[in-house]
Amino acid sequence: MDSLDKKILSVLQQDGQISMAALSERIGLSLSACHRRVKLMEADGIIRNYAAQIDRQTVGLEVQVFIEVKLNSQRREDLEAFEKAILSMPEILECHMITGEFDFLIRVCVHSPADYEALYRSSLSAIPAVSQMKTLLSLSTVKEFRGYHLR
Amino acid sequence: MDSLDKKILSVLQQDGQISMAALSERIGLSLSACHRRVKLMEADGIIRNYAAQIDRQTVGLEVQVFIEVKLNSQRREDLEAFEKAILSMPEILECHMITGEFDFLIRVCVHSPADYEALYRSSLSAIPAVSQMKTLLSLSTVKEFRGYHLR
DNA sequence: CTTGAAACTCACATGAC
DNA sequence: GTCATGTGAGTTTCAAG
Repeated sequence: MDSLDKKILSVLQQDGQISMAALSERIGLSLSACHRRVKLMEADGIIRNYAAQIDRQTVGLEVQVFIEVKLNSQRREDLEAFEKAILSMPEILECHMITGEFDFLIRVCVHSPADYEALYRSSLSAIPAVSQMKTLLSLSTVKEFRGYHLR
Repeated sequence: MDSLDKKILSVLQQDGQISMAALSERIGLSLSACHRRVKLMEADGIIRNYAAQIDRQTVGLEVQVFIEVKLNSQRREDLEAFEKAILSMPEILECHMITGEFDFLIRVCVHSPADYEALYRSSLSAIPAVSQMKTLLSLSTVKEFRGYHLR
């Protein structure tokens, strides 16, 4: 992982469909050297995959919510039951175990407030391991994720 | 946006480099029809862009933190000063305005705890508009974002 | 690291149904 | 919406410097 690799990753995070020829030119490397580096980073798992990024609003996912969750206990069975439930809910886009007052932070996208209520009441609150939740409704996005900053 | 478009988007969110031929086969559509739909969704901004997704840990970004931020006021100059500062910090990957006790939720990735302390003390605390912050250190990721669920 | 070449696949545009 | 087709472009690998 030298500075050329980081340059490559920066470009690929912005444009995952750039041709090798164009990429090598932007990096200032020959086509074959550039190709070798990209394939190596793919094989090493540095580049996980390539993905289309879609516009949340245009597909109707108007409501984005962050939820802080506290469990009844840190006992293994509560943790496992919670994580299993989380993994089974497709509206839950991500979930992190965190320090602080709450145990988990999750991100959710749904079509409408009614959908959120349904998820909150029927799915999340129904998990026995959950003792408390706090809803942080996203009002607007100041900064969107556009790839990691590599220095 | 019919169910075929959603199928296409689901596949492209998983594999942004799949060939049109392979995509059309997975969707059950002819190559030209599939190609037409993809190009249309790109033009319409439904597909924003394509991006390589890189592994945070392997590039050394070991520390991921969520930060809740409260401002001194909701006055326009405080909001604008804060948002401008946020946009100028590359370690801040995303920032959402939220409801609740705090005003913003931001996500940060850095190499080390020391880097986080520097960001927290020298950059974030230095924004005059900020009155209070709460750090939620991510201990582990239960579920990673792998694209939106389209139904 | 470089250049150059060969073999192959895919994109893309087209015309026809 | 489907199928067929041809050309140009991009990928991938290899050899040699």
